[in-house]
Amino acid sequence: MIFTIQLTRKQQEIYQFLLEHSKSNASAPTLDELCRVFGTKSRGSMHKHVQALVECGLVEPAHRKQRGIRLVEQNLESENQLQLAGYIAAGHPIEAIENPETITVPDQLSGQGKCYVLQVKGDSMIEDGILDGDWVVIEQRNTARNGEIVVALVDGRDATLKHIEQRPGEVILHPANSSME
Amino acid sequence: MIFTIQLTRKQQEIYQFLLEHSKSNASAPTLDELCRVFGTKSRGSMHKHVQALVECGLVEPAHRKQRGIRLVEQNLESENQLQLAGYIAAGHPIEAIENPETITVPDQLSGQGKCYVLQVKGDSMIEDGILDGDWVVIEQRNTARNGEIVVALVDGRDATLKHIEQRPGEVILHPANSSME
DNA sequence: AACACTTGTTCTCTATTTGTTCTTGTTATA
DNA sequence: TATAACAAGAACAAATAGAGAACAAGTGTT
Repeated sequence: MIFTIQLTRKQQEIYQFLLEHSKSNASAPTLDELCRVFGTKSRGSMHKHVQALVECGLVEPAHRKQRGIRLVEQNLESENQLQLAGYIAAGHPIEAIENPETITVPDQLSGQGKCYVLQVKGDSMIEDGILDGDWVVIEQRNTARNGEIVVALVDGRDATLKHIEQRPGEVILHPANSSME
Repeated sequence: MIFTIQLTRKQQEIYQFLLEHSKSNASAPTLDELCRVFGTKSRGSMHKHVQALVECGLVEPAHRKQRGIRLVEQNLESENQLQLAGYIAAGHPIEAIENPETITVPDQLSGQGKCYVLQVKGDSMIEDGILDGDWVVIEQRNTARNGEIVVALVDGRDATLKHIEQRPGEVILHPANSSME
């Protein structure tokens, strides 16, 4: 875990506990419950620690609301951690992964827009150096230049990596045998 | 690791420990904890050692902050920030780069030992999906299994990526025309 | 609505831990 | 002998943690 702002040891412990707690429990713990867990007798002291987490942006401020200790949604993807979104194979729809892992990719590979990672199944792009099992970084864009490799969705279902060739009025995908708009 | 400033033995030991510690622990150790680890009884003595590391730029100065022994950025690179060490092309020596950049690679790609990154020039390995301009992650090892791709140094100078085939008494590199011990 | 109860908030006061700066002494080495 | 590395410990300052009181706001019960 990477803390941009430095937490004290106690604050880290509490934050860790909150992370674990949120997985198994629906509602957040009260300050008294936190005190019981950590063996502290003073509610005020515990409040000060939680408040520090709020100021670090790790916990949402819960004004007066009871059981209001809510964790902030972390998007670690912001740097260059990309989601391994699924598998792509020639002629098959993109197969999404139930529990997306994240993969750290070189800075040089993350493009301007939103990126995600697909794992290639099959050897349909072997002549371009894309082998079975390779990870491909996909950048979400609305336009493509001729010769670029794009994720081609045929009938919105079947997906492959194709070279794109745009001519006036039509789009040709190589080495595929179909066209799309 | 290259120390521009000479560290004493004790300082190196402490630095090594800090490196290991940072991998497994979220927060830095206190001076007292360091004392316990190294069997020292005086906090002041330990402080002087850590201070020496700060002056070498290996540890960030942590003014008064408790648990403030934070390693300097370069240590984070040891995880999966690899050095882009140079270029490799069939039949040419490895071309080292004057100012090595670092590249963040997926965790899955960093092996056990020391790894570094070379950029491929030429198409000599195109049949294995390694194209011109590709980055290859090299793991430094003493042994290789048959079929693995290794960096082959011929006469200690020319370097290429080859498949290795080990037979009793000799080593055959494909698709090269040379052998090495 | 009235009430008791829980929970979050704010405050002051105190204790403990930790980093820092000293001085002093010991040991090894050139 | 002179120097450097290292250790020990005292003394201090700041950071951190805890206790407890008092209050305010929510929650539930009757």
